[in-house]
Amino acid sequence: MATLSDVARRAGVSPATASRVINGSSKPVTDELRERVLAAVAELQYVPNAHAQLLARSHRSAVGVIVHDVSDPYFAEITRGLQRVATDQGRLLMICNSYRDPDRELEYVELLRGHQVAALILAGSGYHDEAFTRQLNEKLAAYEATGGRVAVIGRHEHSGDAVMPDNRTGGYLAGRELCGLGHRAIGVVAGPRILTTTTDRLAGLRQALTEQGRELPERRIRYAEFDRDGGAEATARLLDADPELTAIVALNDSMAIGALATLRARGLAVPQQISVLGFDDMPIARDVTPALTTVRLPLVDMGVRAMSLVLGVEAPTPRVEVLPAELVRRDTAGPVPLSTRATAGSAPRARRGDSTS
Amino acid sequence: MATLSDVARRAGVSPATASRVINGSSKPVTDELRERVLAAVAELQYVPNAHAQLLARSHRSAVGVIVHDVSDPYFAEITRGLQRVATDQGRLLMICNSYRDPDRELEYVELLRGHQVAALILAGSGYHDEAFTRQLNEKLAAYEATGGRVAVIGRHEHSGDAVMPDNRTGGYLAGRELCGLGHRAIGVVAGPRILTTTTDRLAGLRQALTEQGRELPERRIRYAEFDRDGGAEATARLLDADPELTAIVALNDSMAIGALATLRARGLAVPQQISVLGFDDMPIARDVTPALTTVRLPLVDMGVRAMSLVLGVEAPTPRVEVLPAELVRRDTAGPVPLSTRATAGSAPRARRGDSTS
DNA sequence: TCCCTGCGGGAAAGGGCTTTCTCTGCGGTA
DNA sequence: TACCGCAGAGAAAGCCCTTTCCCGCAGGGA
Repeated sequence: MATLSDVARRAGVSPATASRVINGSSKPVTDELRERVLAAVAELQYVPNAHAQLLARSHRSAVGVIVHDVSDPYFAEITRGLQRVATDQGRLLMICNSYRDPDRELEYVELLRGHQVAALILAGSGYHDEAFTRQLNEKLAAYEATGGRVAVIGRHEHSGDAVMPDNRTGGYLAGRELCGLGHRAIGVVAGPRILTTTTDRLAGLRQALTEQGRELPERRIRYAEFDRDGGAEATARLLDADPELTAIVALNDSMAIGALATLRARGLAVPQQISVLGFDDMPIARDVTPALTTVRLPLVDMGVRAMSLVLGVEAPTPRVEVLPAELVRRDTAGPVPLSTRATAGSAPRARRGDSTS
Repeated sequence: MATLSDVARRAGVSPATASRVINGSSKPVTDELRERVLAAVAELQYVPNAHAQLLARSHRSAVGVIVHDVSDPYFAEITRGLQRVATDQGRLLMICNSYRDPDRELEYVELLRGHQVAALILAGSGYHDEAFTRQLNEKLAAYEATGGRVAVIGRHEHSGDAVMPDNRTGGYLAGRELCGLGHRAIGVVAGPRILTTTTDRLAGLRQALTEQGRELPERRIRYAEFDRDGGAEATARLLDADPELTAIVALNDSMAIGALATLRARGLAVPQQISVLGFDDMPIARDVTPALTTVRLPLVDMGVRAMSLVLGVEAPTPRVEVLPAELVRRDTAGPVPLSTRATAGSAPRARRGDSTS
């Protein structure tokens, strides 16, 4: 690879001058020398060594991002938001997939720190795991101590800047909707129980049911991977254990799609025989048939805000932005089937007021 | 940020020794010194500066990847394959999204070269744009001249190693299937015409129709963005111009999903009134309703092979691996409707032999 | 006893770039 | 004419590591 001194030699100037021309430094350089340098660059196909540059320059410009999996639409949307702001400010993003492995998350924090990123964004649910949380916070604190900026998306544990989707209210909205439609036998297809996102959404859901004098026993919850296959499998287990279910809440849309697949395979009509609710409102939700009723989270906006937080001025106290969840009614949730109502021995409640927001 | 000399000073050793301990060098170091260094590392929360390391070390280990968009399932799958091999070999991947912007692709080649990647993989359709192709090849040649390895996925233009999905045969299979089902009025929802993927798939499709004595006039093709909304919109235009269509071939699955949305909105039953064929077989294809009949491409395998090519031994002559397309019959393609057959005034042909492969 | 060998450790030379500092030569002022 | 100031270029000092080279020392063989 050609180096800067190759260019300088070829142009008959010093490396200092060559550098100034190439970087458009503020120091003036004669047009003639400038021409010569530019010509040499072109001839040698010179590209500056980014590592040498980063080493020599003082200021750090890239931003590190740790997500569970960019190809998961949930994170793809968040990342879109992150990118938008980063690109506007001419920042490069380094994105790492942890695949929900806490150890890998820890490693990536180190890795990104080693790469001298100016800021770090952790997106995706935290874990109910004290040892891990402590370790992570130590690492983040060490990073912040050296001037690094940190923001998290959807994690309670970190004490600094955060963007929080209102998962609990989202769960609540889902529960209220289903109650309003008269459902009593509600099953839940949940993500891994170690994730705070799972427990938050579950808590909101449970609260809504409790308020309506219903309950959510553990036997009506199945935990599985937060993806399509996890949803399909959990739904199957749920149905096997409790064929009387009239509604299923999936704790994210991928799982909901898996749930729909299982229901279709078993010949259960949605929403006539059984209702399904998703969570997140990822783009595909409107394109499945029937279109998915779900709880929308402003995913892109979450990314935008987190990046703005981290690239903006530092605040004296941590800022926490809570973004609202919103119920999106489509076609997978309907009133509880008549036959079941009879069986259940109670009339369905009247539909409660609009639960949008 | 703590540096290696900070660690060395604290441990009372030379930077050389500290480096050896930290990197597990082959040179032996007394246990006592090792302990001291490790302790200092922990106390200072030391993380080596990756840029300094890359500068000091000679060998390059990261691999650069340029795709259109990782969050597009097509590329997500390919990337999964790339990652699998890279991770096995302890390589880091730098993934860049060009969003189908040729200039951005050119920039990213420079960027990745500047980051000293050991190899470069370009995935995604090439462009019918000679000026761009020449520029790109020049840049790649310059990179290869300095020892960089290059492989492309799905691009004809590059003269080196390549993994090529058999788009043309895929198009052919789609056409043959539809002919076999008796369709004559076939519309095409195509991606941007500047993409070679579009024209390749179209060419195969056209060949199949021609062989069956049918044709594919330009008026039955609509070009749009290669995504869901593009597919929805192109389908609408197609239907407006030609309401007699009995089948639609979408040139990728995202577009097919958009097509299904438009058809649903217009109350056209799939496949009873109109058939739909997709392309790629991305994971969601089996989860839409009706499940999408499509042409499968071995996406993950494409990634695996490209990465293997680029990390394996250099071949004296360019290697081109062509990966077969395969028809996957699901529920969106059916026989041409009876009423239309009558209108068309000709009996449907007998279904031709199995076209799988 | 002397020399050679080998081991553990440090000094120092890069690696490619940026940037400060220094130097030269010119135009302008007193 | 002498001096000052400044523009434009180069020299050189880092930035933070890795790794080669070298040195001192202890142990073993002759």
